[in-house]
Amino acid sequence: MSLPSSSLTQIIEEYIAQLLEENEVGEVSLRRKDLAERFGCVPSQINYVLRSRFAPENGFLVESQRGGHGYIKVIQLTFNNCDEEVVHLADLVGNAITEQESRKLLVNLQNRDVISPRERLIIEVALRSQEENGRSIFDVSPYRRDLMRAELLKKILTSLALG
Amino acid sequence: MSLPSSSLTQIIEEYIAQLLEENEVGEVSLRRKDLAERFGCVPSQINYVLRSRFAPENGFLVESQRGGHGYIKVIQLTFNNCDEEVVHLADLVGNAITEQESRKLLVNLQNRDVISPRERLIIEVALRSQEENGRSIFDVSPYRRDLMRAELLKKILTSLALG
DNA sequence: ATAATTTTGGTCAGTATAAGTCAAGGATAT
DNA sequence: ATATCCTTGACTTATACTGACCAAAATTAT
Repeated sequence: MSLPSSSLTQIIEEYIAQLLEENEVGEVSLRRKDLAERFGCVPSQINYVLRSRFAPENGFLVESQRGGHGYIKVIQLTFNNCDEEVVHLADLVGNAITEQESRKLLVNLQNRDVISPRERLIIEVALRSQEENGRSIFDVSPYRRDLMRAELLKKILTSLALG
Repeated sequence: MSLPSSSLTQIIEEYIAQLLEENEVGEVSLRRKDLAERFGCVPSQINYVLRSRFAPENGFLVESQRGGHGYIKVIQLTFNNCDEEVVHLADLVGNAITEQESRKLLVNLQNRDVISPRERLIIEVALRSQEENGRSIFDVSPYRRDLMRAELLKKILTSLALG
């Protein structure tokens, strides 16, 4: 209902997004200090924008270097074989998913060449690591572990879907 | 707004990299003084480039000799077994690793085609997810988060090596 | 032969620059 | 009201580059 609120963060986000569009390559290099000056804010505001808007979960990679000739590079990954199918699958994951179900899902995705064997391996290791930590270090209940597994899986799948 | 200018270091790096490409052997001999003259800098700048860009963790070896007819030889390591290298890199991760360090490592691995952009993205999502959970749900101390990050990263890299 | 000299490269500490982190407080939405 | 999102600034860390001084290998002089 409310009119589009334009926070600084949003404005900077749109600016960077536009730069990305203009650059054919899908990546753009920035100077944190210059950006901050342009938008009249402290430099760390830029970090906030990057962390909250150009996160890997959203299909972006950020590289940077400090010191002399420092820079921040924002890369938008685009995958040609990315389908809305993947988004659908993220829906399939739902709120909670068991280890068994997730494994079945990943096998399925690999069989349909949506993800590569290596990618599946990485995902399984990540899920399993979270499961182990939740179980033996943080004493998370089984159901809550299913919730967390769903969260992580969705993050990964949507990151691959965006582009 | 000025775009990041490329540093002297980067220019010299590219020059050496090109020499390496031209030489089929994967190695090239240089004169420190000549290089410094060519790029209008002090000789020790060359050492800086070698240390920061052609280090062993980047897959290079550097040999040199002082005195008359002295030289600097840059050798590009070629792993006949790419997996072997990934194991080596798991060692590089060490016991603890910061978010910054891990990102740098992943950029490096991708640049060297050890992992693909998609694989890097998945790994970053997984690391970030663990970080977030550790910080805001389980109240894990910063150092312990560095330990956990190293654990997860090593698990993933070694799984890729053994896969 | 040996010592002096010359020709290379190495190291380190200092300076300047630029990005990252964190926590506290303010603004906004629910 | 409260939870989430946004914004700020003090403090920390990383990188680039220079110059003064050090070390080693070859050449030349004695």
